Amino acid sequence: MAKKITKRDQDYSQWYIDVVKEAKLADHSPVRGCMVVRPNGFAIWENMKAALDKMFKDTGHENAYFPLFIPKSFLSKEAQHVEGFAKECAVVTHSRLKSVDGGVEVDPDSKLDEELIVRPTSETIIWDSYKNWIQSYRDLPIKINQWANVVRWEMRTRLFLRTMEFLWQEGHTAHATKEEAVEETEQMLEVYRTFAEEYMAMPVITGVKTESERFAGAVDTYCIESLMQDGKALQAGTSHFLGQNFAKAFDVKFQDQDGEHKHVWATSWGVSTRLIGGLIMTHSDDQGLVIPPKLAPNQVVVVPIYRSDEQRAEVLEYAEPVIKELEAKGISVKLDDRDNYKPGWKFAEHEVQGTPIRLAVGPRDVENSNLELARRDTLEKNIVSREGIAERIDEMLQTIQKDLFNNAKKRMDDRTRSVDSYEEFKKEIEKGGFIYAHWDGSEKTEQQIKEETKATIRCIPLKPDNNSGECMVTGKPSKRKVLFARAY
RNA sequence: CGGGGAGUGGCGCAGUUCGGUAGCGCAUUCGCUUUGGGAGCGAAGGGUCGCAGGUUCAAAUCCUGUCUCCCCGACCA
Repeated sequence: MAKKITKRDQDYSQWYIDVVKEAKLADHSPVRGCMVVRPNGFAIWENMKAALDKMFKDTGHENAYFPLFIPKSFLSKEAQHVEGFAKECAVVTHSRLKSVDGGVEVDPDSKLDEELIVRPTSETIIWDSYKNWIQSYRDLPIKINQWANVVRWEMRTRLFLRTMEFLWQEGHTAHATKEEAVEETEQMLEVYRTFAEEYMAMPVITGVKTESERFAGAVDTYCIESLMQDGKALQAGTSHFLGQNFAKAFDVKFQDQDGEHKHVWATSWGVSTRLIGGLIMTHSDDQGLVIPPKLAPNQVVVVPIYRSDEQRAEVLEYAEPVIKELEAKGISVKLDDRDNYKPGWKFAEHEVQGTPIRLAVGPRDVENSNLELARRDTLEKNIVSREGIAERIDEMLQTIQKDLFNNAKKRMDDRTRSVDSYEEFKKEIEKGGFIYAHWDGSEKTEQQIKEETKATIRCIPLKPDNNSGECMVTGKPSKRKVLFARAY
């Protein structure tokens, strides 16, 4: 059973790679730092997309699409923004190849007048359009989202968690007032929190980033932070209040009701295929992938068991109305009637791929009006009655979804502590998990803590857990405790 | 980008020390028997050994360069 997967307590990194490989989520590509997302992985992404897209539409957003290439000059318009991304941009310099004895090489005559940057994010190209779309307060707000790929030239990559090219969505909004933009930023953070908790069954802490962790060009970066099984934190989504930085850089003004010309207020927010990495590291076990029912490509798999052709026909005939009943309840079911694999082999495969529920149907079940029902998350297996099977499974899917969240929540809570001294902090951070501690608010102290303990401030929580005190390092006054962890 | 490890049929590996013309397991194809936790037997197909140079009568093996992947570090979603 799942013998190819490294145990988590042996080597967590290797376990993660093994799960991605064995569950057929993604492959390494021949291109450094890039991945091939396989159908099993992409199906999860499609389910994530569908749920998020609906939440975006329900909050008044529209989808659009902007170019992959950004003129180099655009990127230099917002100083902080450039600085943040300059070191990780792919640059297109030429427009064609020419054949050279059997191979090809870059045609030096095709050098571009202005180089193009492969988007690391789209603020600049989008704001260039917004400039043309906005004249009056009546044109606001603009609330657009795009589903796209972006490229960031990373030194070190890991499947899903950090790849050079990744898929994401990026929302970009423009507003007449600061209040409205802040409200939008907070609303989208709340959308992300809801999605993480209700669909991914992944509990998160919401908060605001410190200056050093903030998005380049933002006034405030809000985030959702989650805790993986190995005690490391993962930033799972960000929502930025951009103030008037981009409006000023691109000179985007509108005439307000009072006749005045004013710069517009902006937000941007995004989540990426990194969420799949978070999903894996939140729920999966030594047997392989565990997927919460709401995101599972197939919620139920039906494995028929038989010896002869007659038995096969009999078993499939018995299974068919069961599948119909499940589908009628909106449950996604896959019938695994492949004849070239034995049931045991199929059990193992669906287990490693994380299908939430397995139904096995054999001659004994047909005879007794039963089914064998197995839960992926707990690995429990029971013989249950054919009667009321759809209701039972519907309930079980909801139970699994809830249990996965509760277990993850309990794990996070158990590994979240609060400390008062730096000595205690240094000791506790070694054990992993989230740690609340007082911090004086200075970048210097933050940097010192990072150098000495490898821990970073994940966020200043929106819900502080206690009152003012003294910075654990400098003893200077601190208004509230902030959240530390070692992070991915 | 620094340190360590690895690239050999689709996958996992042996062979490299000491050069001699490539092998094992799984998978695949065909046949028969099987099917309630990764089936058995028999037969068959499949590799210019990451890539490019070099040394040699002869290179998976030695030398040089280069690309990619994994782990650890610095940087980042």
